[in-house]
Amino acid sequence: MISKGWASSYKFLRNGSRQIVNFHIPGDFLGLRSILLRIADHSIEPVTPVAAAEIDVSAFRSSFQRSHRLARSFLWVASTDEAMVVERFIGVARRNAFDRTAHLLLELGERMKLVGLGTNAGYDCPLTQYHLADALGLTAIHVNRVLRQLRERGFVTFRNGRVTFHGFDNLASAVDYNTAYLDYKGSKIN
Amino acid sequence: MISKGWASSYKFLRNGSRQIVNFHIPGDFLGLRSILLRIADHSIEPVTPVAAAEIDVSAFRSSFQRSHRLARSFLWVASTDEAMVVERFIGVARRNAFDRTAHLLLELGERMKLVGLGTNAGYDCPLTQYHLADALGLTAIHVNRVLRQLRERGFVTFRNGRVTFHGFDNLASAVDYNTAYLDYKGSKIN
DNA sequence: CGGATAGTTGACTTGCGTCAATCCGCGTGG
DNA sequence: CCACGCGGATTGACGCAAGTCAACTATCCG
Repeated sequence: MISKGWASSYKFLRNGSRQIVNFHIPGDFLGLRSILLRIADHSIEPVTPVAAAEIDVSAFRSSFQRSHRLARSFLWVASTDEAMVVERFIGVARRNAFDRTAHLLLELGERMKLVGLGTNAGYDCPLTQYHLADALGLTAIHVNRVLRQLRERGFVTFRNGRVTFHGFDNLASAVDYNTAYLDYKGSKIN
Repeated sequence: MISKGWASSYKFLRNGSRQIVNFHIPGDFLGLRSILLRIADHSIEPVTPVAAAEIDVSAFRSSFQRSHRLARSFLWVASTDEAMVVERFIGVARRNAFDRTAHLLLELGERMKLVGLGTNAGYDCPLTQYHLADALGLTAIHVNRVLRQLRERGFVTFRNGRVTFHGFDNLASAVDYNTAYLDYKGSKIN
């Protein structure tokens, strides 16, 4: 479990390009599924130096047998991971570069808020434009153009490792961003 | 669990377009995750009339507590679902229309083989070009153009509800298709 | 001071979307 | 039995969002 710093999980294609599947911020578990199942279907790379807490796999597994409720909580976390991938998938397939970029910045903001590292005003973000490009299915050059637009249209500024929202809800409604899939309370789990 | 026919799981966007997240063929479980967790994050629609076997949720859940191994098998199935989404995600983000379409046809072929409904020669496929478009993040018109190319270049023919491969491995290597993520034996599960 | 790494900007190209016809097979109803 | 409508497939002309190529700048660091 990450306690400090950011990481990314990604996959390389034969043609040399890579696709970042998700970013991991403090509080996230790394490789939940792969640990449970002993499969590795993508690689992980730090974005910044990362401090992490190690969790003993067998203790982790056996805790599931003891507490059915705990098991479901973790299943829920794993499930959120998938929901984020689906969300990103849909974004890449059906939204233009502008909306897509905004969505990613909003989602990361949301998640940073959840762990107390951000507010509606903004958050510290160590990603480069290349990271964003690899996550969004764009080129770094185009990401740059989009970020400029986001700035000039008065929505977000991303500079010097800091994302600053000029009206979070404003942007959210402009690009039709819906946060439900990250919300534990919103789910019907009990 | 589907015993006959095809279905699709999809999501609508506010702008009216829809994205098909996955297709479900005979042998597939519908809504594994959502049943386990009682959340619904996408809708399901039949492609053809579907015959399905119903599985009692509580019996299903309690069987997990009795058999740890069974639980992991189902986790593996759920995990394969996610792997397919990731694969599709990467395809849309990083591959052109031609490769992407080929990948989908190959993946479906692979899956049909696994349940004994297809061979390397081909399989029956009830999807329309609109279905493909909604799954691939393309327009039906462009799907049509791509299918023509696939035909003219001697790779696959998709006509009258039948996909015919003119050399499965041929196409697979041409578009860099790798089947590992579907392969139970390939995983390190035990 | 040189050499990475990241960001920025402009000119040009291209893959895919959009719009608009046309065609075909099928079912339905007059 | 024919007319019609409809869903799906096909094709062409045209436009645009994003990619590519190519500089140039800024900053940090050894």
